[in-house]
Amino acid sequence: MTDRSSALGLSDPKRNHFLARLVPSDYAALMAEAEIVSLKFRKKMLEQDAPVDAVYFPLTCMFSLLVTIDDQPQLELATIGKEGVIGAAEAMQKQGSMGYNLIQIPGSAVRIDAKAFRKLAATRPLMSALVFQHLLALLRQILYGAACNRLHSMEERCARWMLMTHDRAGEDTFPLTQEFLANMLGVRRATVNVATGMLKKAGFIRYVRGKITVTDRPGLESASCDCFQAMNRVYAPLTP
Amino acid sequence: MTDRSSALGLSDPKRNHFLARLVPSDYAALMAEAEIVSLKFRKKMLEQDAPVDAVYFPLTCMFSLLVTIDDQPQLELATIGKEGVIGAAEAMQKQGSMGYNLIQIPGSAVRIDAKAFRKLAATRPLMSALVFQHLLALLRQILYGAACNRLHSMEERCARWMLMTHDRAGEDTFPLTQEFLANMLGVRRATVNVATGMLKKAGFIRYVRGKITVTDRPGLESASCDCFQAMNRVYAPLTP
DNA sequence: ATTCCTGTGTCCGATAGCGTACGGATTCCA
DNA sequence: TGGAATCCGTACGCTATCGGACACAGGAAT
Repeated sequence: MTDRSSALGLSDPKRNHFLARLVPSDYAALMAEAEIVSLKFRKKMLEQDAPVDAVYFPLTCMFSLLVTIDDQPQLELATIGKEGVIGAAEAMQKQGSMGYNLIQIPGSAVRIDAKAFRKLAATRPLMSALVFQHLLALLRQILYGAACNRLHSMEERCARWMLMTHDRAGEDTFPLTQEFLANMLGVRRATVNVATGMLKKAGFIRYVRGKITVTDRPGLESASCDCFQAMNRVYAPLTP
Repeated sequence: MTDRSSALGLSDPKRNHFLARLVPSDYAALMAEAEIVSLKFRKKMLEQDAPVDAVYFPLTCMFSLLVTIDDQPQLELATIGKEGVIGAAEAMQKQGSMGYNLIQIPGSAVRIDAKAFRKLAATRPLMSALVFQHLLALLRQILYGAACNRLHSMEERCARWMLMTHDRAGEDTFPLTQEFLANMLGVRRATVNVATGMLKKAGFIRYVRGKITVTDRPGLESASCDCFQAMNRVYAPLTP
């Protein structure tokens, strides 16, 4: 797929839209205390309500934000890739994690200690305003997603999820099992199987043993609901 | 029901938890430009994405935040009463409304012009920090609610909704039709009818023609899922 | 008093998703 | 090279909810 920001090196911090929008002095101050880390597939980054010890700015990886309910993480409510940031709001307020975070697509991210980030943001109004804007965008994304989860069909939601992940993966093939997708969507694997089977039969996707390939992006978009577009639009004003 | 804050007069602005937590100088500055308004039952306050012209701090009324999807407001994702604020985040960022807002329980609120509020908050870090905290609390509330909507039974969700409204209403009887509740929960009226019928038969509630009465609060709590408690806890740190 | 409107109770067939379970295929690893 | 683990396809009966519809009752309006 074409991705304009891939003109930037894969480990250029400015790939991340939050970092790219910082003014030079704030950017320099933040990067002076940050490091680039590599995050492994399905790594649990944070339990729900656990203390947030670091803030992450994804470069090539993607986070999932899940909610733990009835004692297990059962439903994904947002995905965050290079357009966003993880843990910034909680770090600023010294709060526990809003949800259960895990790595959906492995890759790199900029990491900064939560306390260091809090100190930086406290004296830099532009930086804290940006955190605020990202929080608002996340909230909007969650609103749309929640409504979609409640009101749309399994096939539409499967397609939407794959499209969102496709965008963030930057490649047509990425890791995904039915079991996993079922957890994300809050349904059983058998239910996911039916939906993905339809998308496969329609020729929009291929998959074998935990690897899925998007073969017909426009087709997949036609199978998805409008929520996909709506959720993308949320981050448009935050694009550098 | 007992409500400690009813020791305050019904139109005392400090009934609202946001206003109650402002430092005196910020409070005075805000109130100098605000007015107390009375909001009618089921009044549409804002369409989704519409410009936010005012910020409201509920005193005795309750707002519902709905999401408009497939061209009609179909699902409630949060309720906001005297513990919160409506439109503050959007006003600060000059953004459109996150959702469709309507008055679920009629009553009074403090109203301030959005532009005036933005100016105040811009120079008062404690006030803008409070907006930030409330936004985070709202987000947490929405996370739990979204998971509940997806994963729990109709009866549990009905009970949860009634409990939340009961708390904010301050009285055991409040207006509610099945049709309306169905819209809030994103299901058909017939489905709601079954669930409320169970709660009625169990003796937890009574209702006739748009008026519902909670007759056994502990019973209703036992019929609800834990999400009710979880959602309440979110606002605990923001209680004055 | 009659009519109309709104709110409630209910019923039907249809369907999506549940819970569970089993078998087959591929990959990993000892 | 053989076993274990993982992943996918599918099948069964079951339940919740859908979509649509109709009847009835209380209140309001005329």
